[in-house]
Amino acid sequence: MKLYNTMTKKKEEFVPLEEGKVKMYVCGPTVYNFIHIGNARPMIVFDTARRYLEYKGYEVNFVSNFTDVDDKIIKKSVEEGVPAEEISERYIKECKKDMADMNVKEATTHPQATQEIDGMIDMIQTLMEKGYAYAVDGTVYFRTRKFDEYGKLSHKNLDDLRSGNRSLLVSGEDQKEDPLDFVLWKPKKEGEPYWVSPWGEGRPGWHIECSVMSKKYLGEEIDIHAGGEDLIFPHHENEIAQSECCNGKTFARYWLHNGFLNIDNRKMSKSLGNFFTVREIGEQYDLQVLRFFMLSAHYRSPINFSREIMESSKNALERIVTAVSNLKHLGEAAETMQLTDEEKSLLEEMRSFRTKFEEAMDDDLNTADAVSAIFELVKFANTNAGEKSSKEFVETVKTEIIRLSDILGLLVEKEEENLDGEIEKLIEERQAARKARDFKRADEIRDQLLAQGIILEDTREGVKWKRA
RNA sequence: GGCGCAGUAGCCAAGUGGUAAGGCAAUGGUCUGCAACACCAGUAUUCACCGGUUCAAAUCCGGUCUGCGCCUCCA
Repeated sequence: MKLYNTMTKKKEEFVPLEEGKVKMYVCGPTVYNFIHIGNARPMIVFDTARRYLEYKGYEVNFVSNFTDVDDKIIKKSVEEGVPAEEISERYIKECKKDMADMNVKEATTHPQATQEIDGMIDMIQTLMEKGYAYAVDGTVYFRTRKFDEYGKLSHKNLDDLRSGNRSLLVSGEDQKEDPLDFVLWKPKKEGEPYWVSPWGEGRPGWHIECSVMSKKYLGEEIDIHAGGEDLIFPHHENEIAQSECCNGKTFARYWLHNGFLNIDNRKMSKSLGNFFTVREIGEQYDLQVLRFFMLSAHYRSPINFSREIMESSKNALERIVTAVSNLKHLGEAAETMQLTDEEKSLLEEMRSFRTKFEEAMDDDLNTADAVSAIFELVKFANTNAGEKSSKEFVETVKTEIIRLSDILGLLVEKEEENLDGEIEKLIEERQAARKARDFKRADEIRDQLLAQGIILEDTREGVKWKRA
């Protein structure tokens, strides 16, 4: 399969370091609040990448961190008058709930920055010893210009950065040797969480966390490092500098970055007041709809979020769910078991959808095309499966739809749910009324149930219901 | 100022040289007591605009316009 590598700006054939295994690191959220739908994009996109790699037979060691020491967390803890730890623990829990609701698999390891401070101190010390870092008054800086390859990921050159951005030169910290140097360790301020280090009490800079956690759980050289496109510079650039200077090895071989999620064609941000949390969206929609929406475009393109598109996504996903549900009923009602010759050849034909699906995913995770393959399969199912179909045929087609959807993390099989007796009774009464051609009463009952959020559909296999 | 991305039907969106996938919405038809589901049909002679290369371009090259992002915490 091919993946677009930000480092080379090309789609490259993916070849893991170790055959059959993938070491993958995805930068996770800073846990100072509920995650927003922008945070959800890399989670969903790279979870899908992982699922597909697993489908291809790779054993994926998937690491995604929680940044639990940060200015924003400290700010929130001051506001609420509780320890920073309480804030981060709370939102890690909430984040995990949201991830589960979006059907994002748990990482192999979810490290937390505060649990890895020793490793950070070690790495900083090594960088000091090698001359890549220096300390001034309790702050440790990375000596950016000493790393020749700095800028190779974001394709920037240091002189452009200097001349292009005057504020960088002017801004504050004149104790730095060079304006481009960035912080590895910062001294504590009164009331802030801190750890003891050779440079005094303080806490790590943001970038060092990921370098250390990636190294500890995946090794010095990994296959895939991923995150939002805004992390390319400076975060990932700095990680590369730290890790490669410390370890003397290539840090990551493939750099994957997702595009942004916009609201009304503008970047979602607090200052614009245009952001939604995953939790809020979850109150209005099944989060499967959010997942479907995110997968309906290519992961590197920006996507625009709106209510209209959520409605459209909801209806589209419903089409797949309905098809699976119809196949299920057909399977239960099927009169014959064995495949007919005609069905055998139809199943041969059906393979083409999986082929299309795989070709799409092999081409830099083209989920939009993969989804369209599922829709073509749905159409195939709706057209070819009927009352006369054998049980085996119907089951095979159903399983195929579920299987392909599952690779994308989309759950399309509705869980069995029992209605309460009251409602069952009403449905039976309505059936009796219909039989007696008392359609007025029948419609009355249908409207009554609709008011309770239950939609009835009269199909050849009997009455079906679903939640509105 | 530097770097980069995008502009495909009402909406979303795939498609990087060979004659426009898929979905939503809307329309007509079949099915249905009605509705829903489903199916069928038609729906972009055309891919922001201008010019060029080519037998052939939405796809390549040059230019123009428009929108957006990064360069500072950010998914």
